[in-house]
Parts: sequence; structure tokens; C-alpha cells
Amino acid sequence: MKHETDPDDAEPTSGPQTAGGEAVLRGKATINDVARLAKVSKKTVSRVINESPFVKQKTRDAIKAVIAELGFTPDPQARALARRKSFLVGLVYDNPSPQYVVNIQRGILDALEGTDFQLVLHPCDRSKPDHVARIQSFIQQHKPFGLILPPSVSEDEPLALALNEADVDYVRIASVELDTPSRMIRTLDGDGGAAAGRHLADLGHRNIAHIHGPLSFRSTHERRAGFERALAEAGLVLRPDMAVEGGYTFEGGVAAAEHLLAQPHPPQAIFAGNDEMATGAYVAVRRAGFRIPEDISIVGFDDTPIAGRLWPALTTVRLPIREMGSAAATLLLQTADGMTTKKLITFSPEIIVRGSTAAPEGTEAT
Amino acid sequence: MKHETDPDDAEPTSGPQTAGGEAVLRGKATINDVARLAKVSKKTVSRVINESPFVKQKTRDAIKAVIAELGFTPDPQARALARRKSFLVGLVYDNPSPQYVVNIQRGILDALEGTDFQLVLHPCDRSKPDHVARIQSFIQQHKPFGLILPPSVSEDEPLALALNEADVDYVRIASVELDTPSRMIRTLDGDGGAAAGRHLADLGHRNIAHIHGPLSFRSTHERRAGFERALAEAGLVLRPDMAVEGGYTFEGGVAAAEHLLAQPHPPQAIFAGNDEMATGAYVAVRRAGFRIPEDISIVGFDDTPIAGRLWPALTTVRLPIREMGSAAATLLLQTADGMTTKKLITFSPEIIVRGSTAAPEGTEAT
DNA sequence: TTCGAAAATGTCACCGGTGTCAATCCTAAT
DNA sequence: ATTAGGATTGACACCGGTGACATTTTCGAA
Repeated sequence: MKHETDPDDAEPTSGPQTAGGEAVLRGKATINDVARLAKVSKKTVSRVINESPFVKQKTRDAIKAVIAELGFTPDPQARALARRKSFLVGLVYDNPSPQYVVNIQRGILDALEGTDFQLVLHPCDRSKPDHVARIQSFIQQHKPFGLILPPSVSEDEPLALALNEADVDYVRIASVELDTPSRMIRTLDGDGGAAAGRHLADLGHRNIAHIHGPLSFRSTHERRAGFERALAEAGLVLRPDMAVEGGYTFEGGVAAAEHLLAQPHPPQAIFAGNDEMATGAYVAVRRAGFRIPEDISIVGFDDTPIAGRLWPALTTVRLPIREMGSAAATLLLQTADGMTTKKLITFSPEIIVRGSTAAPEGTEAT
Repeated sequence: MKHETDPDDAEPTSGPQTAGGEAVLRGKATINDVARLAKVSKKTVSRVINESPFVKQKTRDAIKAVIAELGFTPDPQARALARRKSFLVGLVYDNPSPQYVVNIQRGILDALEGTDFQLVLHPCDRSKPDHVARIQSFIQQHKPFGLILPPSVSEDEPLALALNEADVDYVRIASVELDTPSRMIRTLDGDGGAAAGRHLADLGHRNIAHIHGPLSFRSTHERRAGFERALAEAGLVLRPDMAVEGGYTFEGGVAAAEHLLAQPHPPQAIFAGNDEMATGAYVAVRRAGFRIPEDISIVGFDDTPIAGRLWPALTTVRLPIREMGSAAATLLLQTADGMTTKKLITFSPEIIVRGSTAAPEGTEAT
């Protein structure tokens, strides 16, 4: 005697006790309850849940009504087991800037809201030799529906290769086309760098320095290349001794700026590859006794929250990070709908002029 | 004829094809593979996986050897289905300070590293009337192993009540004992506020203002109470017009500080309830043309990364947020080990004196 | 009216574990 | 040598869905 195969199963017999008659949300209804009440097989219910087109409209409506009445929601674990695919979206990151990560998270969460998917965090350390293996084992165990890879993880080609082998979808967020093809969110970092360069050149600066990120980040090169291009268009060049690495970190920014200021001809303006380093530059510049922007102009990149919190507020190149995260998640979920339409979404940076840049003293802007 | 009950099942017969003889990591071994090779029932393997004490040492060793050889890891989804409990730890938050959240995340991830658990993010909006229901439905669907509730979600008593009904474990991070009993991480925010007050009083400030958080946060009251206590010990009082709310946000901090500076007797020092608001105070103070710390001293609370990035660096009350997150996760996982030892872990804040505070002009510190 | 292919629905095993309870194995006590 | 009772281990159903494939409807064409 399993379930009662009684004749009167037309009544909402068993299942959660229906006291008066109102729908019951207690104890969680299962697909079996729905099937019984709708008098169809659980497979058909399953079809309705999964939006299969092979269900007669009338049947579908009836089942949906029962689902609504019971407040039924399919069990993610059971589905995951049967499908060999969970409802988790993994964010795999290794990024020195916490602000960047939070915003990506927010964007992803925006897109995931209302879906069956959940965001799981999976930080990694690319400097460890086994980082790819760790991610592989994460995938093998948890079978995430997909992964989102922001920089610099997105630029990890060995990882991409491994991911292609493994059975996961993923969307990468990066500033360039990458070797391994995949769906991606692309940012035109070069344009951003160019905008920064143009802005400073337009203000009349001639002696401009650049603090860039780690050479292992593609964005480092993109931003610098765009920047140099703009300088060139203004008839300027980035002197080798005016380009210093700052590791995309605050501390790196401080050190790099100190180095620049110690030069025989300190720069009038500094373009930092991200806001963190720009913030570091603020500190170094102040420590050295210079004023911002009167003595030295500073431009950042990313427009993370700190940019607006500094004094004076930081002129920076805005990247719509949250929107990018959201777009990445949306792209990833498209597969779920079956329609794999877009494969690449491009975002353009935009310069946000605030208080940290001005024409050099005794000069007028162009 | 289910499994082959053949005589020669001593050989590693089926399972993943053992080509030469080396262990196979492909295609993920299951508990059945392990059971077959170890010549025991899958239930016994299950016992070993779950550290059941009722397995003979010899059997256990043999099974462990097979597990190692096969590189077997149990499937979280299958376990979750059978146990009606997933391996997810949910972080439910609604906190205006992103820095706080990131650090909690980091701490949790530190503790979860190496365990079978994954961290899923579950932001919520306490101002929405259905926020408790949403969390309930999240729990019902995903059956998280446990939740971690930082402020201000931790102070949500209706939520706590609902959680007690539901079948979830949770650890709260808060600054006071709460009505509903539960395991928790507690911070002595009062002591922190007192440290800030003492520091400013010791420097010789007499006219001290306070920008506090939303009244709906317990920490707001704790911090203020401690602060006032310290002032009282120094023979000072916090005048009502010198206490303004700043919503724990940057913008709120700016507005609150502007309000304070517009008073007939602007304060010589400001204690902000968190670093975000302190950062806002920096901006307002500068806009008004005052210097920090020469004209006005500022103290923050939390010691989030921005504190060290400001110029001058912010004197603040440090809360070991990351460690707290880690402790919360550890507390949560204790249940997993069966031994529910500690129920409360207390962290004490500590004042970090940096460049934003100094004796008022023309005065010497005590 | 009849027939065949497409449309709709159902059957049944299985995903990879765990819970319950029965069966078997030991070991010390009789 | 027996035997009771705890220590181990196994059998089997089940968690709540999905996949592959079989079966039944449905409906236009012959």
C-alpha cells in the first residue's frame, strides 16, 4: 500500500490537510500531489513546469491552476539530481578591487531575482598552481548551471580550455576579444583610456603620467593603449619613466605615485588605471605637499563608489559594472530559455569629470 | 538481476572502464562504484562518508582507500535530496555599507573553504512588507543548511521568529543580546563608542558632535550610549543639537555634517557612527573650508578599507568584520559536527588612531 | 468511414544518496 | 560450548524530480 489508489481520488484527499478549503502552503507540496489533484501523470506536470510546448493548452491550464492552489514549487535539489545540473550560478573571481566585485555581484543578483537560480561565490587565487583544478572540482561536484568570470579570471585561457572540456556554460567579462570563443561581456577599455587621455590633454596638460595595473591583466594594456593613442592625437607621448605599475591596488598606487613624484620633472597629471590606484595617488600627492587639482590632476578608472567619496571627487572613467554583471547573468540564463541569441554585449566607458582634474596653473584649458 | 551477483565480482569489473589499472577520475565515481569495489553495501559507504562511529576500523580503512583511489566525492544534490537539507549557507543581508558586506563574505568564505558548503547570497529589503515571506520561501525551496544574519537583518525579530518555525539554523551578528535566543556573534559596540568618546575627550575636545545611524539599528544606540558614557566620564555632555542622524550612508554623512557645521557653535570634533558617514563628514568639512584635523577632528567606526584610503587617514574604531564572518560560519557548522559547544562569541572593538584626530588648535592633549 | 502521422500523455527506470529496520557478526558471560 | 546483547552491516524503499521510449489521442487526408 503506497499511496491510496482509492476510487475517490477526485477529492483533494490526502496531501497536506485541507482544513477549510483555502490553499495550503505548509509542508511543501510535491509534483506527485499536483499530479494526483490534476489527475495527470507527474511527467505531464513536469512538462508544464519546464514549459514544454507539447502539452495541450487545456491540460496546461488545469495543471497550472492546481500548482497555484497548492503553492507548489519544484525542488531544486531533486531537479538538479535528475538533470545532472544544479540551479547555481557561480561567480568565480580573483580581483584586487573589492568594489568591482560587489558591483558585479549586485548586477548578477539583479538579473537572478525572480528566477530559480542562486548566486554562489567562488573566489580563487590564480597564483596558486592548482586553481584550475579547484574550479574543476567545484564544477564536478556542484554542477553549476553556469559561471560568470570577471577579469582577471576571464582572461585565464587555461581555465577557459578546461571549462570547455567540462560541462558548464560560462560568460566572461573582459576588455578584449579572447582566444577561446565564448559568450562574453566586453568593455571598450581602450576607449576609456583614450577618453582619459583626451580629457587631460584638452585641459592643457603636457607632462602626463600613467599608473597602470598588472601586466597580466588585459585591461592594463587596453587602457594604456587607448590612453597613449589619445596623447598621440594631441601630439604628446607617454615617456617611459612616466609609466609605472601599481598592481591595481591602493598600496601600489601610493608607491607608484611616490615614484613619479620623485622624478626630476614630476607630472602635472596622472591617469591611474583604476580608482584604487588613483586613491593611492591622492595620498602620495598630498603627502608630498601638492594640491589636487591645482598642482596635479588625477584621473581614475571604474567609477567605483570611492571615486565620489574622495575630496575632491575623482574624475574617472565610468564602467557600468553593475549593469555588466546583470547582462552577464542574463546572457547566461538565455540558454535556459533555449534561445541562445546574443553572444556578445559591449559596454562603452564614459568619462565622468569631477573635481580632481583642472587645467594646469597659469594655463587655460583648450 | 540488479547488480551482478556473479562469483568473480572481486575484480573491478564494471564501473568506469579501468583501462590499464590506474584509478579513474573521469565521469565522477558514485557511491555505488565505491561500494562495489570495497565489497560492502552502499549504506556502509554512506556511513563512512558521514563519519558514523558504527563502522569497524578495518572496514572504514578499506572503504577510505577505495574512495581515495576513485577520487570519489559525494554528490551534494543527491545528499540534499535525501536529507532534505542542502549544503548551502545563506548570507541574508540588508546593509547600507557594501564594505561591511564584502568583509563578512570574505570571513564566511574563509571558514567555508575546504568544507562541502557553499555560500549563496541572499540580499533582502527590510522595508518591503513581504521580506520575511521571501526569505521563508527561499528556505523552503533551497533548504539551506543555515543562515548568517549580519545587522540589521540580525535585529529583525519577526524574521527570527519565522526562522525558528522554519527548519533552519542561523547565526546572528549583532551588537546586543537579542530577544529571541540563538547562536550569535556579538560585538561590544558600546565599548567602541566609549573608546571614541574617550579618545576625543582626552585630546582636549569639549564641543563634540555625533552623527549616528538609523534608529532602527541596535548598533546606533549602542555606539551612541557608549560614546555618551565616555563623555560623561570626562565631564562632558552630548548636546541634543550636536547629535544628528546620517543613515549609515555617505550622503547621509555629508548632510548631517553640513547641518552640524551650520550651527552657531560648530563642533570641534565629530564622531560618526560608521566610516561611510565619516567619509561624508570629510567632504562636508572640506566644502565648508575647514581642515582635518586642525580645525575639526573626525572619528569613524568599523575600519572598513576606505578608512585607510582617505587623507588624512581616518581614526576609527575597528571591528574585526572578516573574523566575525568567519566565526559566524564556524559557529554555524558546529552543528554539522554534532557538537554544539559555544553559542556566543564576543568581539571587542579597538580604536585605531590615525591622522584625522588631533588636539584642538592652541591646546595640548591630556 | 478509415488510416496514418503528429500531438499528447503515460510508464518506468534512474539520478546518487539517506533513513528505517532487519540480519549477521562478535565478544564476554554463563 | 552456549548464548545474550551490543556492534556491524545490509536490504530496500524513498527523496522529488527527469529522460527515454511506449502508448493513446486527435485530426486531416484518402
